[in-house]
Amino acid sequence: MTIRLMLADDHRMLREGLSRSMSEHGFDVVGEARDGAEAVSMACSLTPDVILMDVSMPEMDGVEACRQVRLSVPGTKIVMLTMHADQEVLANAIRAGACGYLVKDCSTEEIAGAVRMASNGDTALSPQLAASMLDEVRKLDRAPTREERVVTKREEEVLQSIADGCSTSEVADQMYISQKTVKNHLASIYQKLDARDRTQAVLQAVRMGIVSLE
Amino acid sequence: MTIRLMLADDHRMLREGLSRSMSEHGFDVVGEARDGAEAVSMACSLTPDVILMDVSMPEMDGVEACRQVRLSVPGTKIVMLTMHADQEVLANAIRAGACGYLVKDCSTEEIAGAVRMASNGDTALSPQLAASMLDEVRKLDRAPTREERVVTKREEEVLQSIADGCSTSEVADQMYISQKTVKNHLASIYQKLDARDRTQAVLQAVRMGIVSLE
DNA sequence: CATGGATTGGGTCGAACGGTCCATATAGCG
DNA sequence: CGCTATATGGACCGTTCGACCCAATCCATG
Repeated sequence: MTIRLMLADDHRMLREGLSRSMSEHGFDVVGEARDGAEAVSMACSLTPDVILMDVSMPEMDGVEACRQVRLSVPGTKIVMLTMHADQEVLANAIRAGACGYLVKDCSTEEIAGAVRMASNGDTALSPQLAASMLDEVRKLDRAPTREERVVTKREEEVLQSIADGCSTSEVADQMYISQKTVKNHLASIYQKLDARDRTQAVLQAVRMGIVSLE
Repeated sequence: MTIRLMLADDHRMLREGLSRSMSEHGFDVVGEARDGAEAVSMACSLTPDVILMDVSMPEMDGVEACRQVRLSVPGTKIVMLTMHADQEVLANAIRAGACGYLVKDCSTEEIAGAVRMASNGDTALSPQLAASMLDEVRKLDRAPTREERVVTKREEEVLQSIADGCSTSEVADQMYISQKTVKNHLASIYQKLDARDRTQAVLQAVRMGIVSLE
């Protein structure tokens, strides 16, 4: 059974080129939309299997159009097309329910593969975007790697206990020290983390990866 | 210039099959290691451009071997091979410095492409793993996506203000309400979030994605 | 129209918090 | 041998916090 494909892009040349090459790849191109709003209404009446949707379009951008189509025609899978490998846009497209994300300079074979995968419920990503996502993962990992111990071991224990829900007296009991010592540690922490109360101190500690959120 | 490729896998059949098909794709297969430890020492002496490394190997697993090779031979790029699309292993491989991650049932063309990309410093991901990563993104997004508003809009504002470092009176000034109302909102929040003070409430709110950490 | 939630506000009171003084002891470092 | 950081503790005090009462308004839902 041939896959019923719909295109949504504001560039006529790109639409025609895509239409031709996708037809050659065995897809049934059932419709072409010129902007996001048209894409949504056309998707409702045509109920294609897959839509190839440009991110940037007049009237309504591709991400919002994707969201609306997903609500109106849940069975239709959407593969987003974009000019640049933008991590932020990618994340938004995923939130909007996109089943694939390709940069426009990829080959027609890649596009065809992504459409087939989308129709199977799988997800396809351009290598450029995969790399972009990996960079994000790496960045997120870099931060907590630093061994610059800003707070002492004992202060860290106090912070973690408070983050775990202990009051001053409970921290004291748990660490076998007096409440005063806990307060002293806290006062030291406030200076070091530029916090004025335990709430800010714990939040800052979480941001810095000093304590964990359970 | 041909790319000098090294293989590391504990299955002879897979090594020989890979070696043959990679040679046919124009790579120069300079070495084959049977376990992680051998891979590290062999990488040091051969300094290949790219290593195709299995994740699961005796002596030393591929992720650890990857880490060590990256330390000893920084110029060598590593593409990981795995049987299953495991998000956790993927994350560890990225941390270890892998430049690609493929599941073993992908085509030799894909492997060849990944090796070429790795040698260029790019990153390649199996579609299955891209999908796995996207699932993670979606999962992370799902939580805050729910419209089960546990705290009211106003309560959320109070929480965010406190997370931003405001005291009760500052929140009151900022929201143009009395301190008492702020306290009332907080009391309501404590019940809903099962917290006994603002520290716990804000932490819980962060966990639930209700407030952001700046 | 009644019910209930959301938002606003008040008062009281004991407990907790944060800051300021202070002291002691034990390391580690030049 | 001092100097500094860390860890421990005490006393005091003003501020803040959270719990427990209360009530008025608005608004949506039934």
